[in-house]
Amino acid sequence: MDAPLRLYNTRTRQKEPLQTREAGVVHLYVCGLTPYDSMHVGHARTFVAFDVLRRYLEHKGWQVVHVQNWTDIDDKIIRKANELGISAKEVAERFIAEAEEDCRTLGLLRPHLMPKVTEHIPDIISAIQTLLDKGFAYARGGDVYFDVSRYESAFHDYGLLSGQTREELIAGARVEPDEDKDDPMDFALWKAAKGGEPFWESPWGFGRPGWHIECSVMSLKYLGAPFDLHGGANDLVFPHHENEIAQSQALTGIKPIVTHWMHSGVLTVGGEKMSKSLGNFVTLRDALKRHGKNALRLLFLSTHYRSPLDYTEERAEGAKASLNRIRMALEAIKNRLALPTGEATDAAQKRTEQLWEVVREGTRLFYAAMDDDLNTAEAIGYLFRMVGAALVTGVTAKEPPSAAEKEALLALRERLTSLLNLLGFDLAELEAPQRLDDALSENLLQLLVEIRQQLRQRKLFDLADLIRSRLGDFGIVLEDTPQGTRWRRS
RNA sequence: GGCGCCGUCGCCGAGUGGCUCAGGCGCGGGAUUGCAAAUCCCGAUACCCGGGUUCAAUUCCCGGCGGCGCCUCCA
Repeated sequence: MDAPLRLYNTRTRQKEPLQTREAGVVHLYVCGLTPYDSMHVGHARTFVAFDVLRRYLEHKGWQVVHVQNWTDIDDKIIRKANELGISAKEVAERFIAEAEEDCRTLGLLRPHLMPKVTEHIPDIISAIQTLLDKGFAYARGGDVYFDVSRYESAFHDYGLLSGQTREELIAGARVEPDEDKDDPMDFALWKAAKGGEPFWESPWGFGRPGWHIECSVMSLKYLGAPFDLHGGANDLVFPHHENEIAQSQALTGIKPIVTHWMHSGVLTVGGEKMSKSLGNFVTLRDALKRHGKNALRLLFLSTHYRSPLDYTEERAEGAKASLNRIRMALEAIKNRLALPTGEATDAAQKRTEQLWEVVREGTRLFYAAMDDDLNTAEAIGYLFRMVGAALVTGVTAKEPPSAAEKEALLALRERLTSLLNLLGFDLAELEAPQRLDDALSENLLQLLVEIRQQLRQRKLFDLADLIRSRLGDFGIVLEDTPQGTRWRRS
């Protein structure tokens, strides 16, 4: 469909059109979570980026095969299990269930496949065996390590993704004592079980997989080789993705194993990366509760996906206010369409032309921005031009809309909603009438509004204002409009 | 120390070799309102510093300074 999407490729360090193995099909692998704690806003940012990627690809007519793994066995899970006094499996299951729910609430499209490490142990063991057989790995005690220097002499590309040579990486690496590795760059494919850890049987004894091998095994298993697009946040570039490339290429002999690498920028708080270890995280759950899925999405998409994004409550509130503007625009269109059809005056003619112009140009520019490395921030700018146009006509036009203007308004609304939908916004929620928690509350609020209306008619404004101000304390905003009083949550 | 990214209005954030450079939030003035809110109109304020290339640089190049990410588990 029309212009190709150009995406920045970490591997080549430039924007490139997507090249796929199979015409019309994108094989996409995104690194998923290690379920040892609640999802935080930083995770959400990354997954929203890939969610929009997928939506946009599908919109452009691609079929996307989207695989995202669960790293459901890992040091941190084991530590958590010991803390809570339950099994590692229970920890993983608990946080997977929680994350699945959070992702649903956020409005993320579910990946087609979400494979788990613990369900692929035999595949992993056989891959490690292949690496051993090919001489790219060595066993040491009950551990198995990947031999990076051996790999490097065969493939000459270790460090390509992170832009560093093997030597440079070693120079910056911290020394890890008491490890039996031949070389500081080597990494574990299989870890011998220590006391109290979950384990699986293998040719090297009881143990469990290292971190990187799972992604090689599961991506190759479900997507084939080479595959088109691999994503993750950019803090995974080294060592995770670098090692994954080495493993997968050593396994298959295919290079490059992944055509296109896409990395999202990390989320920061007060300029520092949001992470569990720094303790500066906000759980997705809390953020969703406070700001809602649409505001969070708008916040994320207002910054290019590769840039770092600093998360503050103020910005989240700002996003909420912006969202309200969109809501008002849709309402303004609705109200104007509800008016009786007027005559096609010169003014109406002019307004109609302007509306069409905004629809045409806005759409064109929107897609151009999206095609240029998913520039959602710019695209949203054009969206707001349409929003502005809707709000202006809703107010400045003194006369009812002509038939032609109504047609233009319908087109504007259609365009606005379809583009919002394309970016993954939940229009139903955006347009839904606001509700309180229960029917009684709604009835009581309605009663207060009616009483206040009476008070206003009798010019007892101090009492009317008291009601408004007290409701404000509860987070209810009253707005008196020519069509009557309406309320919304603050 | 190495690699990479970045430094644009009060805040956030697109973007461009020359038309004073989107958009959002916030702020000031006005319209509207019983007063507000919402909306509309008007407005102000920016391209880190120093060189260079160029007729012209915020945009390209070099050098500073500052920030962030990665080099260790991390989305």
